[in-house]
Amino acid sequence: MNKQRNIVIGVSWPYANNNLHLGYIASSVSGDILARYHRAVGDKVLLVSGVDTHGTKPELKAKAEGCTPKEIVDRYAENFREALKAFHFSFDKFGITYDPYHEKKCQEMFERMYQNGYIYENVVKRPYCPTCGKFMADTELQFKCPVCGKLSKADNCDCGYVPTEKDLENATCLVCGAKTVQKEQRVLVFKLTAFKDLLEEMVRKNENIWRANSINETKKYLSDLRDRDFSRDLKWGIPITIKGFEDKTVWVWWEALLGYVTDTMKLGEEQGFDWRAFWKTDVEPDVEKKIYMCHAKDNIPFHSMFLPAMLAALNDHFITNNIMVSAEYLLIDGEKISKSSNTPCEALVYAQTYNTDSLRYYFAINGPEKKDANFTLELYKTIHNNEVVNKFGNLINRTLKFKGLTTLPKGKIDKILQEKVQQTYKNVGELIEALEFKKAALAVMDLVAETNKYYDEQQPWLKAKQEDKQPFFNVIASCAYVIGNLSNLFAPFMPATCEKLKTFLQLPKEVIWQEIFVQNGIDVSNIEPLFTRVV
RNA sequence: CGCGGGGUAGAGCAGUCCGGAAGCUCGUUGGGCUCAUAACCCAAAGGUCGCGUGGUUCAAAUCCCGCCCCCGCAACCA
Repeated sequence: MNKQRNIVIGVSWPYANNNLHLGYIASSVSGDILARYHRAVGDKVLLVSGVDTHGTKPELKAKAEGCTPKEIVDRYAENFREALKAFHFSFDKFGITYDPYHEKKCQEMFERMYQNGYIYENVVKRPYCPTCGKFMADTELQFKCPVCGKLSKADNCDCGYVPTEKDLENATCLVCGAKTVQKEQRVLVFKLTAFKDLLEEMVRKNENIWRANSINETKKYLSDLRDRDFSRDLKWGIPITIKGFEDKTVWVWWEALLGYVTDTMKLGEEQGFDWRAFWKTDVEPDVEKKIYMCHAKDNIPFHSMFLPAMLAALNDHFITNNIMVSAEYLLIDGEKISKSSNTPCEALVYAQTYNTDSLRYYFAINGPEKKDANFTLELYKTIHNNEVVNKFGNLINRTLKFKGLTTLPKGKIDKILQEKVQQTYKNVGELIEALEFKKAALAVMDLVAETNKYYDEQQPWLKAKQEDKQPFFNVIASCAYVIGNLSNLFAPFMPATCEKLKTFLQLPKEVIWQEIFVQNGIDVSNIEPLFTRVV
């Protein structure tokens, strides 16, 4: 048995700008799989995330709807919580970045980074709107694209061109329509370049652990590393407490990423443990620690560079080695998920219509693990009906609801099946730790297939008619034994189903990552199908 | 000429690092079985591995070169 490890699993914080979409579930379910697995092997696990609330978008939306940014984000936060609950995410903490606790802890950390010399002052030229009386964000500006000639938003032209500082000289303010002027702006900058060596070392160490996208994307940034702005001239954000910059707020990325840490701090206070044992090398130094970061590909540089650099900038024994679990994108019906399109992609809507456990299984075996993955309702239905219901569900029914069977008989467990079960725990555990969730889920389903095959070969329906019932009992007991173990092995992927299964088999609720046995004599007359077919 | 990920049977994907008889699941077709939600088991058919009919090699899905397409990034969207 392994020694107990301290594990932090950070799932990227969804931005409170829209309802949660299915793509978030697809790229985040890996975090919940990791959490449930690590808890099962006996590690101390903190699965943390929360609502990212600050920044330009909620502020603009609030202005458009005539309400406060907080009202906007609260609406979406509610949607997030509901959807994540429906998909059975087992968060230990799901925070929110406007929480005064998060704000205060972030400010303390930023002051320390400033004192350590990693946040410095700079002067840049930015578009300023004389009418609005403030510096405008790119998304609030319109410019004439020199490539396609169209007027477009400064943060993304349809033709793909990225405007330079020069292109924005004659930008128009989208809020009031006035021409902006270039004006010098005092900003705070985070000295990312100070951590080039540290970050390069981290990438080198993880060459065989991270996926290709995070390795190469990070290398790209490191080859031309630049310091990044720290301050923003926005109201809706965490106020900067550094002297001379009190009128500015922190660019959301810097504070949202620290949410993983502030979640842990708060949880430690609530539950009475030392949060530092999860994030720092000098507390519980002999305990093995892992920090997983689960997110989609657009989040890579922030998790692979910003967060470790900030922690290093605190100069306080922080672990600066994230295990990056970077997913690609989920496409729906071959198209990218777009807020404006008609493609229905809201997570909560799917959760209310379909089985969230089989959706999780779908994402595990067919999700955007190493490349963009396509989601179609037809494919989901096929996987639900033909793999989850027919193979897994049917194995349970044909065993436990065998004609005339009312209690689970005592029988000898088949040696080959038992070895297969033991082997599956080992394989699947290794695959999950290697971040190969697709192979892990398939390996469990393979055990199901193996057991269905065993069942067919044994022909228990013939054995049941013999005078000596023992051979029949042996088959049923062997299959029931596998099913009991499937309630552990499938638990990271289909937690609610496995919980129900444990209830049927009168097993302890706790999922453990080792072979278990089902008590003979238990009543099986009331067992119901775990799944219903989807039409 | 920007950078990264990807393009493999009808569908969804492994395999590519480290070259050595094209694999998996579903679907389709045929057979077996009757315990089970018409579920389960066995077998078969189906692919010139995006393109160049490019280069290297005894041998290329895999290495090299060029091109096309999809997704992401491109530093004030997050």
